[in-house]
Amino acid sequence: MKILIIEDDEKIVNFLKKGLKEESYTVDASLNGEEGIYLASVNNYDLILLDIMLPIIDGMEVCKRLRASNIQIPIIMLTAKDSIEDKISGLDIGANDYLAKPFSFSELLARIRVQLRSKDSQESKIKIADLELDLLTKNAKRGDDIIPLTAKEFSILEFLIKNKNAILSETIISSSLSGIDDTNLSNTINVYIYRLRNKIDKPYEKKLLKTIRGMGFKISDE
Amino acid sequence: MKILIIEDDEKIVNFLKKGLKEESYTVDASLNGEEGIYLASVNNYDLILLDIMLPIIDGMEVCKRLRASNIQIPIIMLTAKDSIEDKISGLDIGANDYLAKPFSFSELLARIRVQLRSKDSQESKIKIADLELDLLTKNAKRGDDIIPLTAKEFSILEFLIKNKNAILSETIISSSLSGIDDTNLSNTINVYIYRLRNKIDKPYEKKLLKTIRGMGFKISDE
DNA sequence: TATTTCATTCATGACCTATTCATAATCAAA
DNA sequence: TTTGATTATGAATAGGTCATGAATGAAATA
Repeated sequence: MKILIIEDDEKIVNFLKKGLKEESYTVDASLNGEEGIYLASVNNYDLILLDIMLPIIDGMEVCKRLRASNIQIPIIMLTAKDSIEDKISGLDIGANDYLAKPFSFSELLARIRVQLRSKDSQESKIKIADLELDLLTKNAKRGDDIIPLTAKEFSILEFLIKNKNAILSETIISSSLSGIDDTNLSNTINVYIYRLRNKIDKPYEKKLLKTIRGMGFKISDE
Repeated sequence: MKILIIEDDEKIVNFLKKGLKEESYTVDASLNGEEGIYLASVNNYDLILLDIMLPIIDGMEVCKRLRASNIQIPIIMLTAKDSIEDKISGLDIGANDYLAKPFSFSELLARIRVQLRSKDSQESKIKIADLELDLLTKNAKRGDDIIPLTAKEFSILEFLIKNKNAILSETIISSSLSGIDDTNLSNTINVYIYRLRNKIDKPYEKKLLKTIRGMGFKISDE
């Protein structure tokens, strides 16, 4: 789960970063609204923590602009003032929740979980055709057969299915796993595709995992 | 879309080349600033990825000189340091965006797309008559028939359709796909036109791909 | 008809992906 | 901590598809 913090007070940013990382969230932070909007549109965050008092573009405006550009990520507003008006106008323009400073970290966590819950539970199982992954138990099934996968095999298959029908290059796949640019020039992904095929496609009539020469791989039902 | 990488770390260059090619960008690379400036002024790139830390002439200087010689291609700076000063001075001298290493490949892709948005016909599907290309899934369809195309066939057809009704010479077509202008003396484009015709025109009543003798080819609905 | 330009065919080699394997890293159990 | 088993990784090689350019045939133009 990736969280974006938009907040100009570096102390608070560091505090939040540390705490959230300990809860194993991935955290990015931006010190101003403009960059925040940019990051939010360029990356796929699961939640935004947004301070209302920001220099240049304030939090309300950031929120408005994000919603205007059709970014529907949950937003939790943070503010020094605990005024009803602020709260209402914040929620009016599309924020999902509101938290007045000073707040306890555990309260923030609780609210974050509320916002992420729908997302989490929604996606506990993903499938393509008769191939199903249970993200909680880490089980893979095709039809009635349980298919044992290693952790990495599972991750790659999860990524493929979450992006079904899209062509995913080796580079994209490998950087989706390790995040940061490990300059992967080996054929690791190739090997995994091969192994996955042996497990999820080879014993079955319908092949799901396709190669698109020169571009990458995709999983699809057609 | 043609991208120039100016970066002295060969590992990163190779990583970027591979990843960007998979996304069907055309990629040239230069290991030093001087050559980079030369390539940028001699070829028509759509975007430059520019490392700040370069031997002899550093990235800032490269950027300055390019802007000074009135080259207005979008430039994305890459740097090891994530310092605000670098960022500001980079943007000051005319860079369009800034990315600190290590970065995730998909973030780089997203930023490239932002810079190319105006140029790139944003649309994910392009069409002429009943022939349609889906630029995301890389599928080609005429009417209800799915037409399998190789990567290069697809690129050429994409170029033709994006410039429909325009007469495109072999040289124009071939330099739209290949990087450093290799003066194409062979009849490669001819061969591709022939193959494309077999796939997209031959089985159908209405012919879309026309030859204009002495000038080139065009795709049109008339 | 001669000449130029384009269409078509084809062989070759380059490039990309699949597959196998050996080794390294990681993990679990003793 | 050691041992053994499992998994991850990268190199090597095999196999196949595609890109390329040459050669030839057909059509248009002068």
